[in-house]
Amino acid sequence: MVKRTSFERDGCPIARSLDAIGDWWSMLLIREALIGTSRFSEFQKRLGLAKNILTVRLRALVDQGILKTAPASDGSAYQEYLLTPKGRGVFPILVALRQWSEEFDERPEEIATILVDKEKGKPVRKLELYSQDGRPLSAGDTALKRRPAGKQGKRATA
Amino acid sequence: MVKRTSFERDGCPIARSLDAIGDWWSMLLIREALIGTSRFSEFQKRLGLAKNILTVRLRALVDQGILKTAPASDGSAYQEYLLTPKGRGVFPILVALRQWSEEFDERPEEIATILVDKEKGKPVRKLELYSQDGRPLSAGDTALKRRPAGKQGKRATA
DNA sequence: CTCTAATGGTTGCATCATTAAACTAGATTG
DNA sequence: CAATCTAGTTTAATGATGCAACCATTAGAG
Repeated sequence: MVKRTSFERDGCPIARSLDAIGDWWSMLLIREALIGTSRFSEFQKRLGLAKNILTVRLRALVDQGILKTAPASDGSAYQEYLLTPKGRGVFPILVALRQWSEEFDERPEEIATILVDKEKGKPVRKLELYSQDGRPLSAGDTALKRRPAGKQGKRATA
Repeated sequence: MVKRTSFERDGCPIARSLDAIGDWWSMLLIREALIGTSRFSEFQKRLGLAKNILTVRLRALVDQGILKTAPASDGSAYQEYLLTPKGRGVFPILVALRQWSEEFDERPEEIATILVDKEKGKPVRKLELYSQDGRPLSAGDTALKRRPAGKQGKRATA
């Protein structure tokens, strides 16, 4: 992570997410993990990143509770990296990234894969945002409200 | 030109999106732009990044068709940075990032803002993924299929 | 018309993250 | 018990990032 400007203490939840998984490799590691990749060498081969970086990233993801290490599973005495619920919770973010690419990429014909639902094998719908009473919302239909101040007196940026 | 390992030529749409907006500042700049920030100095004050970095990021976003510059609008002879449709298309990604933070952050009480729908002022629903016939899908209910080879050519806007 | 402040950048330099590659060391295979 | 696989650590070179200082333009005051 190149930055010294950490957003941990920022009140913006987007910044906080980016602080956790907003670097180039973490998202791809989680993507791989969702596909089923679980071993150090597998991640390294599939993503082609340097091993020292992979070490650091995996450890960071484990520290953050996004991945967990399991002692073994397929016979060998090595360990596996498995997604936690928090890690699986990244799925919608990845879907959103994918769909943005599908919709706006300049060369969509280069996109190699399609996300389908397993049961029917058909492409999934586009993610949509709804109000509590079920109206579809675009960016312009939303606003940011200050969180009702709880007991915390923590600082927060607008 | 953010990194040496570029994913431009990668077939994974997630990698392609990350290649375009996956750096720490771009997402936050788009977030600000969605809120209404449009001036160089405004971005700089609100995000607190160095001006040279801001220059590079804004130019990159303009080059990618995410932002566009407008000559003026509020009297002053300077330019504004406005979102294109491609830029506004990032909204669901930001919502997904926000909601991940809201759901899994270790100190959710530090989150300062809530995304509400303008009309009712109530929090929005969680983004959900649906199959074409309307069933909600989790990560495990989906699979990746190879894109139907070449013949397809370009996909239209739909 | 000059002085000054604000806006919108550009240029240089130091730092730190990233990379590839070499090296370690235990596990597994043969 | 030699070769190879796994999961790292260490190292040096590279270059992207961040900070500060420096230009250029515009606006306002006098």
